Amino acid sequence: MRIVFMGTPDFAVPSLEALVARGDTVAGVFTQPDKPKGRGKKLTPPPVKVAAQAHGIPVYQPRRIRKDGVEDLRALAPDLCVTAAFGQILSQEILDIPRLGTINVHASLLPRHRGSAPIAWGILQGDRQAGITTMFTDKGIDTGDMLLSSAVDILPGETCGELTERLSRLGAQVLLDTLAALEAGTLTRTPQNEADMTYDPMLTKEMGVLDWSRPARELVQRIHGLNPWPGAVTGSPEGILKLWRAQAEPDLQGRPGQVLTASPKEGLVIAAGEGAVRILQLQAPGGKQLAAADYLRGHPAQVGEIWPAATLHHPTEE
RNA sequence: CGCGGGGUGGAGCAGUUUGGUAGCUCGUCGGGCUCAUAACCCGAAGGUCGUAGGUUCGAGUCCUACCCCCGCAA
Repeated sequence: MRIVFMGTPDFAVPSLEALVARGDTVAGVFTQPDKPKGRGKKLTPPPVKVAAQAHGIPVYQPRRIRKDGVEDLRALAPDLCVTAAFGQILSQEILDIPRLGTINVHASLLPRHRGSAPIAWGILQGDRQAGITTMFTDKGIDTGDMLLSSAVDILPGETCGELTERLSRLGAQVLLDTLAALEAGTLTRTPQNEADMTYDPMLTKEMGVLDWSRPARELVQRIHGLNPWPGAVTGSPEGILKLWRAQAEPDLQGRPGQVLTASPKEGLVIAAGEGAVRILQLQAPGGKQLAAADYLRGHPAQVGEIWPAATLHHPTEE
């Protein structure tokens, strides 16, 4: 088939690679424009662009595909469009171009977790399972008819980054199955049950500010769900700490935010509203991620002190 | 040239402002105590202080260039 692929982050790369490996003609790849990233504001290409170029596939990076990508897409004359975490909304005009339609690889078990951060939200809400659903894209956001899906258990302590990596590979597999079924004529469309749908907003840094009066379980979900971005933070005598991994201690109790233990041997445990949170991995300002025991060797914390909520800086709006 | 923090024995840090023989909490090794221990006591090993150059009688500390790591920003 003659396919145009649209995707942006690492999650989308295995799906693109799968198309190439399958032998389809990937006529072109649409991805987000290079953006200034990292220190020094270096212009950085999105992962999908790097992968596409490695295969010699023409890359298109319109700021708004709906406005200035239509002609390019039409000229590519695709039989099918495949999208995976593209990051732009497709207009009906765009959707009408490919003869067979547009198939999206979405990282949730639809109709739950529509939106741009389905994996993080699954962890944030304590879901037992995550998964991949392929669907025909329609004009709404993740509202199209479902095709195939595959579920996996969310592992204890698994971070959003780790789960994303697993699901990106699963996504490629489900995509392959979907295309095979499409070609065999055995693909069936299942409308989403609107009563069961959830739409989740984008992640924000504010979501990372831990409120120690919340239950420990919820705080741990937040720490893992927001890892690696935007990260969960707390105040401390040493400044704002990013918490990367933690574990709930249901049997410990104290005043919310209170340091219950703080030694390399006993670990670092902070009391929550319900239970307590054992911090396993964290990051001090300017430092790298450390195991809690390593952190405590150089940054002694006082048992009994109360850690406040972090206060985020608000630099500039754009 | 977007802003800022940092590179010190195996780990995490202090010391840099006011240059003058390298320190803390752990870990490791040896010994001791103990029914026993990740506990406690005694002792020891281990560092070209990111790299190169400069200033100085003397540089972890001052100057210059470079490398690497991290946060903000997305």
